[in-house]
Amino acid sequence: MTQTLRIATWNINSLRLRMPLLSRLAETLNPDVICLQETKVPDELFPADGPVALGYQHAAYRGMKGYNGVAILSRIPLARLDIAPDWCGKGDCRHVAVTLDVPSGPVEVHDFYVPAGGDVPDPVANDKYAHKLQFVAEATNWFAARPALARTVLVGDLNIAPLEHDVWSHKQLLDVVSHTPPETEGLTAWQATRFVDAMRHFVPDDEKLYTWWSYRNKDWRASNRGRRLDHIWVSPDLKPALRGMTVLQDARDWPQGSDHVPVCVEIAV
DNA sequence: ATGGTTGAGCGTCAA
Repeated sequence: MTQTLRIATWNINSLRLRMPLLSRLAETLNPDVICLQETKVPDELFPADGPVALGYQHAAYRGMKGYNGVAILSRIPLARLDIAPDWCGKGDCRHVAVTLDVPSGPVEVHDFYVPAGGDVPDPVANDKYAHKLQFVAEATNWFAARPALARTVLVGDLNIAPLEHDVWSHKQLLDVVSHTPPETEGLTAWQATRFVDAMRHFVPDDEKLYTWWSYRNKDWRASNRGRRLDHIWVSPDLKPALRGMTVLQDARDWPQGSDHVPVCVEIAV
């Protein structure tokens, strides 16, 4: 009695502005669960009707005014899982977790929005970079301290491109926030606590793979200066259950699109 | 070294 569970993740860069694009994502990939980042909407203004009209009757979200914000929209009943700390003590709405009520048994889902980290890759000169490194370190320690995970999926905009071919030029980006050694080593250590990289399960490490292209490129497709900032990780028991993965690159050309594109994984659970 | 674009919301700040 297994089913194919489709879980998508997308930094939507304002949920209220891009509700029509959420509908397009639902039509195109037909995900059972959609994890969003940068919803930029306080909880009391969360536009719940939109997702419900698209068939996502269950939701868990944590938002604030102007910045950040995460949401998990689901066709499958869920229960909110409030076991994580307030990362870095900032109360800034960067993580929400749920347990999905899948018929074969519960599936745990974590949706993260890791701090972008500003421009200067120096934790002394740049508080945002220091916050980013601290956030990753806290998350690493927290997952490492948990018992071994089962049927768990971690997704989100982690704002770090860990591998050489997760960026358009490894050499040119070594000093650019998102690909500096302290970040890539930190993210690798976090992943190694409990997870398998589900995107790289399908695409070899030596092939370019991106999920984000800057708004500042005139022709993103021609220059193709992308980075893989968005990720899907699964607990090792789900690795044999991975059935497919899609990076919806075409979404970068959707009218008034986000600078990130959706990523979706299919898991037989 | 700089600039390039976008969103929130009305100042600029964050990305």
